[in-house]
Amino acid sequence: MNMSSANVSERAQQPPALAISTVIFALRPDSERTRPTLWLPLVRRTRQPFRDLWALPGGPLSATESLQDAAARNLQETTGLQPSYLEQLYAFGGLDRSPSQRVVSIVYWALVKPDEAALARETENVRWFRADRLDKLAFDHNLIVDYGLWRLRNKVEYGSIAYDLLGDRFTLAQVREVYEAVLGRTLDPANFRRHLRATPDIEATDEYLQGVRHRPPRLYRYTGAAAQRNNGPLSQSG
Amino acid sequence: MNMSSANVSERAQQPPALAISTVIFALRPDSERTRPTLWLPLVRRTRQPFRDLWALPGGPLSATESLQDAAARNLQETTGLQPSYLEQLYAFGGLDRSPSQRVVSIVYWALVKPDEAALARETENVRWFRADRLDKLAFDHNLIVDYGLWRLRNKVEYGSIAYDLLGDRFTLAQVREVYEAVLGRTLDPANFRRHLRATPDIEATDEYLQGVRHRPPRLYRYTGAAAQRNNGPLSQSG
DNA sequence: TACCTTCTAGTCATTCTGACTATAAGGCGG
DNA sequence: CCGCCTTATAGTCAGAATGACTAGAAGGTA
Repeated sequence: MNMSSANVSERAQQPPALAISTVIFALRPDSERTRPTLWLPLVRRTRQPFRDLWALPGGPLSATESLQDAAARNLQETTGLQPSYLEQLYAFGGLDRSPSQRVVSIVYWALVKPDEAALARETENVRWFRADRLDKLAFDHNLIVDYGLWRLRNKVEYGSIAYDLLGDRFTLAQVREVYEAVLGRTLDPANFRRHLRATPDIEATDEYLQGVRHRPPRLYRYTGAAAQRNNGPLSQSG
Repeated sequence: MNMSSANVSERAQQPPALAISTVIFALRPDSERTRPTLWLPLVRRTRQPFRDLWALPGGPLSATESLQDAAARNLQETTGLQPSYLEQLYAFGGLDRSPSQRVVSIVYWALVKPDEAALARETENVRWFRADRLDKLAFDHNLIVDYGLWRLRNKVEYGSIAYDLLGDRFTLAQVREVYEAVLGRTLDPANFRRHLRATPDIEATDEYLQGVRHRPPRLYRYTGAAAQRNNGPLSQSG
């Protein structure tokens, strides 16, 4: 159904369309920098409006899926990713988000671990971008990504969300790199270590990371229950 | 359009309906207690489903309003209230929220000051209830209110939101009562006072509250810019 | 072997926090 | 008017948390 020729009065008659989109963050090595940085996958639009601009993965809400299921499926179909964290971000419903029909987008945000992110398929129309260096995206998607970054920063300061961006064994310096990439500033290694050692759910293993050109760091494991984290009002009605 | 007789297969054909609801919190004196407690207005359903049960104020999304405008208008129409704080809470879109048609509700939450709350019209079908003592509500509205309370607790611990539940002059003890009502526990008066005195944007006036049966407390004023608070991704697309 | 890196433990001063004591300043009952 | 009640308000003190910093450990590399 092509609505792109609807004029203003027709538009006021139509009910708003419902769509689901996702902002997907992953930590990736950056060729320009020695530290990993935050990246997200975008899809190139092949139709008007905003043809050839990059946009968040998304699609319509199918009638038989919950909002979260729709987000997970859509994300899987377009990028092949299975996130370790998925939570509702915000519902965007401004009048002029789309030039043709009015669209209300319920946006989710996801975190994927490095091994998953490495497997993600990249095609002509799906590509990864650095989250802090985006050009003009389709619709209001720049605003949405910025809000996702803000939420990520807020959540990382609190809780255990950093471990959804890491593999199952990691050094304390890698955790610090997650914080530094997300918060955009450096942290004192000694103080950060003291802080992590004081928190529960981070267990030292007896393994060490090999192949580094300095003293090998100990590997740790996150033992907190991922299911117990707050994902909004649970799955009952989300 | 009456969809209540739609069967399962018909239902899968229809696009989900979009609705806007609001959870409205205000501080009210409680006849059973010496301290004020949190209340919210509910409306009685006059139609199926859930006829005669109480529900959050809400309605369909009109085609020419932003989500936030729709929430504000709806809230004004049903309760007569003009909130000092209004923010998106969550989008609820589970499959079985409504027994007839599938409904996706974008829910806002609001805070109103005591003088506003006192003016609110109460009718046969609009009544205030204590937020922590609700019976079974229509749809999944108990879940929504609980999530609203959770968000309120989180926000009050941080920021300046408590002053949206107070008048423009207040004693430090009144601020403490807001925190105690929201958090559900008592706080040490002296320590709480020290904390407030250390925060900016709370200015002592040279007035004192009269007519109390003990030493008259000094009145304070909140000088923080309400507009600068975080209300989600601003008004551009919300 | 000398030197580089990062890892890791620890010190020290400052700030923050919770529990607590004490005085101030009103109203109220006698 | 006086003693007693309540809450307001200031201050103390010990322990926890935080930020800046020092120093040795343990690998690789020239």
